Amino acid sequence: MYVHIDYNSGEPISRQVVSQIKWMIVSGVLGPGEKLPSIRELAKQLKINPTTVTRIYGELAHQGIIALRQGQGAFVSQQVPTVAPGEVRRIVADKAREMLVEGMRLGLDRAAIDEIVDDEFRKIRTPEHE
Amino acid sequence: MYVHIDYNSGEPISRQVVSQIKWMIVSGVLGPGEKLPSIRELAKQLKINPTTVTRIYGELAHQGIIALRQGQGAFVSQQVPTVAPGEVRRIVADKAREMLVEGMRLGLDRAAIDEIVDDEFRKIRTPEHE
DNA sequence: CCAACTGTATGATATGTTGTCATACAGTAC
DNA sequence: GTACTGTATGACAACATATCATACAGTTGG
Repeated sequence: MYVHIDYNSGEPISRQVVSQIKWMIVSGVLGPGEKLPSIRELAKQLKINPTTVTRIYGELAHQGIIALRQGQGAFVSQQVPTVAPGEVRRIVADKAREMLVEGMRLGLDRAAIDEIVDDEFRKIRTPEHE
Repeated sequence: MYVHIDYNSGEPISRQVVSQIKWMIVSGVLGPGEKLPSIRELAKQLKINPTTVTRIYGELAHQGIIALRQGQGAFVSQQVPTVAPGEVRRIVADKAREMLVEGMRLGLDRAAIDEIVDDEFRKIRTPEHE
């Protein structure tokens, strides 16, 4: 499992790692039930503190994305976390609005934005992973 | 100009207000050259501190979205801020990826996500504003 | 001119997030 | 039982967020 940290982006390390692990799961790089690196191992690999990885895994577990088993490790969850449909819509709509507003204020039209969305979708769904 | 603050969302006040003002400009609720409430006035209206509004307006001005004129007030910029095309794409792609990953991990398929994007786009482009 | 509005600047304070560091406890597997 | 797992705690530093008070400086209209 390869995670890249950009120390110049201003985005907190923990958020970057959470995002990338989510991406890897959605895109199939990490399959259901698959074992993640242990907290100490990932910490060593990324050269960050184990406490930080603990918070990262805790956040992912809290969202039902991974399961933590003491003595065994961290594993990708088998099922899609159950969230109320209205809640799902609200969450995604918020992110869609953010994207649209930002794109439009920077001069893009709907077609240009759609094209970017398409590109990103293709990156998720293209199994050039592994 | 109506701005709503949700104190329970966990999102910082300043970010909420920045987002909403950007939305209003993109959707045409606020037109180019239009005057925004003064710092003190908006602070009183939202019941937040003038220093916070100063930071909000400063951020919007920094992004070229509004112009601040001492003694006169804050005004919506006339032109689209100039940002390198590659930069624009990167910014929007990041937000698109965030949205797609979040939607897919919550069980939505591409069509369902597209529909939500469509909805949000319609809300921006429907002039039921004012 | 001057009063009343505008944005600008500074310093103090409080709270929460982010990340590090060290240490200890507890469950699992070979 | 040893070596791996996750869990828990407390201390610490740095930064972001938001408030509060005060003062300075430019613009406008009577």
